[in-house]
Amino acid sequence: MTKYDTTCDLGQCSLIGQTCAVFNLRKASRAVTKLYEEIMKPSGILPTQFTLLVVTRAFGPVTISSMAELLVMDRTTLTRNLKPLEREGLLRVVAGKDDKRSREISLTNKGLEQMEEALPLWQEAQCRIDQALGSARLDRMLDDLTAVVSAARSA
Amino acid sequence: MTKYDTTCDLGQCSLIGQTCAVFNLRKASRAVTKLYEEIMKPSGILPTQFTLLVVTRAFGPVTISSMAELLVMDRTTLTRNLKPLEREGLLRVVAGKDDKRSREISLTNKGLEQMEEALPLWQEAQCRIDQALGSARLDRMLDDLTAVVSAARSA
DNA sequence: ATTACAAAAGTGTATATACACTTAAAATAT
DNA sequence: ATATTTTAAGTGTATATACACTTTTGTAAT
Repeated sequence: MTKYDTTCDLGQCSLIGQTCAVFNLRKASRAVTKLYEEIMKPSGILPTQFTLLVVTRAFGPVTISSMAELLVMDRTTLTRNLKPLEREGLLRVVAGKDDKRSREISLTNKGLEQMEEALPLWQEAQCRIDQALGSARLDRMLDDLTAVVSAARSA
Repeated sequence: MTKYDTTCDLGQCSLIGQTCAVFNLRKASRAVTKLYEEIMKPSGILPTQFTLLVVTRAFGPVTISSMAELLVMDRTTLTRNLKPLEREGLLRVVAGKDDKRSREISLTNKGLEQMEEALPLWQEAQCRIDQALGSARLDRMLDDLTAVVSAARSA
């Protein structure tokens, strides 16, 4: 019997919950996203949006395509995810100077303030996971997550 | 300086990409989901949908709420995710006998066939990740993912 | 028995995600 | 210089996700 046997008995089926990489990654994403959303709720932005502000702060001004690559995210997904932040005036997206096809994302003052307001709550969420999981295990998991991204992209 | 310092300088911002649990989990989910979707595409179902078939096979007939709990998923999310599978006739959702409020999910013959068709492709995806990441590291990551779910729910 | 409460599920709305397709602009080939 | 190709981005559509709110039905209190 191979490692992931195609035999379809009940035992095999219930085993998938323990062995399936995509299921377990998505499940963990749901659980952890929920925690971060709860903790960061008072800040008025979602963790996913917070990420976009932080990345823009760190790497901006940056084009949509290059930021999408940075985030390992489909470009069209990023385009859509930018919308609420543009609407709220936290990010600015303007046509590139050199290349008129491209559009450059940059942080507004309001966006910076919003980010600074959310930062301590993000930190609180980080600390809670750190304490509940243990620093060593969290670091190890983050390491493995980075590795699995590379693995999935090269496989 | 505390572990996740609230100081908002550039270094701190770019560090978030390496330390943020929710960002890295979501990023890995995107990358691994993409791989599984590519490999499983010939089967005609998505990995998320495959999961629902497998869980129904293993635990069904089961109510919506209890399956949602099993999957660490919001009940209303599951309700919505069942729709395409019901529409395609892969799952059946009928009112419970005892409790008329509840609705029970069960696999149809077509659903079982669909699952059996997708199973070898799921296996192929598992093997690819297994090989690219290494068995030991994959097992460790799955272990840590289970732990982080508990951590997030108890934190 | 009636009232009050609790539990199961559905709906409205919003964000997150990505593929297929299209449009516009830059780069290259001839 | 024009034609071809490549590249950056947007749109249509579909699934995934979850909160707030509502409806229906079962249970408990009186």
